[in-house]
Amino acid sequence: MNRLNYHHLYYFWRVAKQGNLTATAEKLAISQSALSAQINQLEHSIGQPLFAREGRQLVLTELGHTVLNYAEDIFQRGEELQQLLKRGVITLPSLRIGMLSSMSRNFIESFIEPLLGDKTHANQASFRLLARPQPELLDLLAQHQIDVVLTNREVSLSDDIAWQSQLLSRQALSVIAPATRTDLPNHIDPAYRRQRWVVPGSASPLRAAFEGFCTQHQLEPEIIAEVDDMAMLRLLARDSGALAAMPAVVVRDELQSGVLSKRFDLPNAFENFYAVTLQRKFQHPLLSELLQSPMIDAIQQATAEQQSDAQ
Amino acid sequence: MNRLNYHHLYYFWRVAKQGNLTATAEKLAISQSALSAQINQLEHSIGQPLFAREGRQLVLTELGHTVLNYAEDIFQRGEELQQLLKRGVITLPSLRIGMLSSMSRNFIESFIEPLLGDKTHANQASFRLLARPQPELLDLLAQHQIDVVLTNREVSLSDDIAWQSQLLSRQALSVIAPATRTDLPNHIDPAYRRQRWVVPGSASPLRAAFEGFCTQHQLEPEIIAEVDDMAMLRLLARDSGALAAMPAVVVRDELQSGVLSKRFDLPNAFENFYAVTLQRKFQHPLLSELLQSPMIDAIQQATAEQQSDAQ
DNA sequence: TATTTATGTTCACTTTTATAGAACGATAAG
DNA sequence: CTTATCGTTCTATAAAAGTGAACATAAATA
Repeated sequence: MNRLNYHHLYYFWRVAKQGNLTATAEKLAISQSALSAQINQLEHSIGQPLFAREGRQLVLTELGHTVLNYAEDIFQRGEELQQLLKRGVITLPSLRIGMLSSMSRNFIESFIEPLLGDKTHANQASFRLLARPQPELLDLLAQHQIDVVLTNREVSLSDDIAWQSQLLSRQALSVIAPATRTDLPNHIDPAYRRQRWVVPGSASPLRAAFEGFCTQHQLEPEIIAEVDDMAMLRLLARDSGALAAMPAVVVRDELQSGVLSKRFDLPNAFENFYAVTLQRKFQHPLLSELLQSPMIDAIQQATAEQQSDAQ
Repeated sequence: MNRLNYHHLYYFWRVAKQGNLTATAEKLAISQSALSAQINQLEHSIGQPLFAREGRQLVLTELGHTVLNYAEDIFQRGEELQQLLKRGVITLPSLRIGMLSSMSRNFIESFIEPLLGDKTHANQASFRLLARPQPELLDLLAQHQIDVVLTNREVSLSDDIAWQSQLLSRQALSVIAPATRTDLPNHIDPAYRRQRWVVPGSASPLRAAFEGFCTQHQLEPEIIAEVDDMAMLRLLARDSGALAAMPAVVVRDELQSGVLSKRFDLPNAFENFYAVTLQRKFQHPLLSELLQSPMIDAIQQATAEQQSDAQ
């Protein structure tokens, strides 16, 4: 390798991001043959393949992933420079947040809260929110299409991608009831024996915790709905008249307004909230801010206390 | 501007760093005419000059400085990538620290202390220390030849370069005497009236503070040496038998070993220590670490207390 | 299974871009 | 006033990037 050819690296960046040569060639307004040749030259000068040719697909090798990470830093900064040269001011690209569709909207809101209030950033940056299933989110993250994934499901360690998973918060699983139900005390009681419930879907660890609780206290719940999506669960808790097992944050507003009330927490049942990012040197500045925000610290501290309380 | 040509930008980077076209052309092993043409193309595509042609000299315009900052981020990261591709591991480039020749070596040492002890970085990065006069240091900084300047002289705000100056510490100006001088008490006293002194050079604000103190208490010091360099001052304080006015940190070791002893601090006389950097988005990771290190926080906290004590 | 479509590679050829070298201009140094 | 230094400009040439058709192969579809 004589010297890194940034022209080639740029093409590699575009292709790796898109994951497809033909479409990238079209975007770049050059022929796919030219693009193919340039990328071959890059690989040749490096001496190792960046893409594995699997069928008619180009998939990044491990080295390819590494190089892509560098290319991201290099050309994102380059794009910033171009913007500056065009417009004369630097405007941050918007922070792209991916969320699991089933997550609590209130939690998301409290996470992005610093972006909402902060007048400093108001006019220079915004954010975009995507709700998707977990595998798709991780794909998007791997392709640098989003900056962070907010999820309540642990990420399984992948073989060739370095995820970075940060625990943001642990929320206790609470028993929520309509405020009108004065027959139900704030602790476990025979009154809970036969009730109608709305509960998280059976895939969720929260559901398992709920079932364990029922067995332990010999409850015979009538499950009228099991729902994956926390926003949906919230609506049902509010409108069905049934009891609900869910993290209290989901129905924060209803608790505050007095429509619903929290009776007690289930012991040793928590929902975890994670922020998953790629291990990168230069994160989006707003993201760094969010992940270090005092709110997060507070949550984590409270979480730590909760944990030690529980022990 | 169609699209930023990274090839051109790379050449610009090299030339801007070197400050000279001919020498850069030689390093790049191309003719100066070619280099000149490429840079002209870059300027043309941007639509504004990056260099002002002053005589036969190329000096960066304000825009040039801005672009250079971006180019630094881009190509430093690129060089890292090249290194990775060559050697298979990432080794951080060494942190380049510039210090004013006249500064206290002990202060410098305590500043870089985290780099010395930390086993985490021990084998992956080192640092380089340069002692130079202030103007040269700032030049080197502007040319990205060093990462940070440690100085006790305030930087005057330049017209076209964005310095970032961080106060690291304020050290009181102390009266230091040989431990053997039992005739001198730990407070201002007629005994100090006629003594032999070694003091900072007349350019220093510390010297002015010392002179003011003498006037105020009607001292008639016999100045046997005035010295700019703190390391030299230390030696004289130790070996001349005279009294010395200097920050205590300069003779930390001698105070500890009991050769010298500190008598009292001069009121409202401080030496300030600054870390001067360029306003850059991506600093050297080790530098960020140093500037945020708990030691610095401690110093600044102590400094704040000192200040409020003094008021 | 045969056929079509989508995708990447290879090759011969053309266009664009980068470079060398000589001539030129301007400026600082002696 | 002369000379050495440094950047610019110009033309010819070399190097590179790009095109388009032919080819290979794997999915998708009939």
